[in-house]
Amino acid sequence: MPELAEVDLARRLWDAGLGERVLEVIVPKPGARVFRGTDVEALRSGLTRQPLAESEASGKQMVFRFGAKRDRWLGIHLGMEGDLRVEPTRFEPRKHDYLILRQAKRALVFHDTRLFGRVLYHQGADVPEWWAKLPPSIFSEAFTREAVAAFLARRKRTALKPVLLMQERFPGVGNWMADEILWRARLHPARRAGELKPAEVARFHETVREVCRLAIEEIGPDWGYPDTWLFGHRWEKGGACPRCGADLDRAQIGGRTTCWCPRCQPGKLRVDG
DNA sequence: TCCTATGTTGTATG
DNA sequence: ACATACAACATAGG
Repeated sequence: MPELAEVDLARRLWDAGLGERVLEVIVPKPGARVFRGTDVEALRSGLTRQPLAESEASGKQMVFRFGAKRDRWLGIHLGMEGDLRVEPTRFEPRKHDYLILRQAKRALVFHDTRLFGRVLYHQGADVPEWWAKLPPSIFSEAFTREAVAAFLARRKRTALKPVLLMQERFPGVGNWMADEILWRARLHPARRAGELKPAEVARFHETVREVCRLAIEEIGPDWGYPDTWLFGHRWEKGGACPRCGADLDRAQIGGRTTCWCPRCQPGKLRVDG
């Protein structure tokens, strides 16, 4: 379920364990899909008795560094329905709990029903490749209007919606944030990336940044947002645009359910699905 | 039973 | 090599 803001919220939840040593690493199912490509035995022995030193999130990817030398890197991607939570140090694991870091005062838990998430591990002073080669953040100086314009030009025949889901340029943006961005920028999700006028490109670029910033600022502990956002109306049966009151439209665009306001976001044939 | 779900990746085709 | 489209992954809930 998680996108940029939910990922960072999950990371900060685990920060409750900063400075505390891991007494025990519990992996109920070492062969689970979330560990694909990962040496679970190295993870288990590498984190045991080591303190959690720091954490960081980048887009939808998180890293937790352990040890006095911070040389043990635990990478977590929450996939579609992954979640982090904190439990008492002794607790009964739930069905889809795949990684439990037991500390003296609490347990840090990674849970994932659909197994689309991922757990990575690296030991060494060098930055692991999966963390080093992440794309530049939407908040970084590299995220310029020119860079976005060039990206749109290269993907000129692709609809705006799937373009926004491309993590190499919009890391952290997912299905609901993409819809929120296009709704606020008043751009129809099925429009081709290459057909935007310069003013629209500028608006698109600014809105990506704005929605990412607001998402982090305004997210509640329950992953909720104000009713003035499109967010909560995407999943309603009918649903009305919180800005103009028109009935919202929905269709599969780029293989994902997309929601938009036909009055606020005109300019394209009415797609119906 | 069938459809849906806040994601990524591998594969096929142009 | 690059751009584009889509099935596949796994599970639960309506």
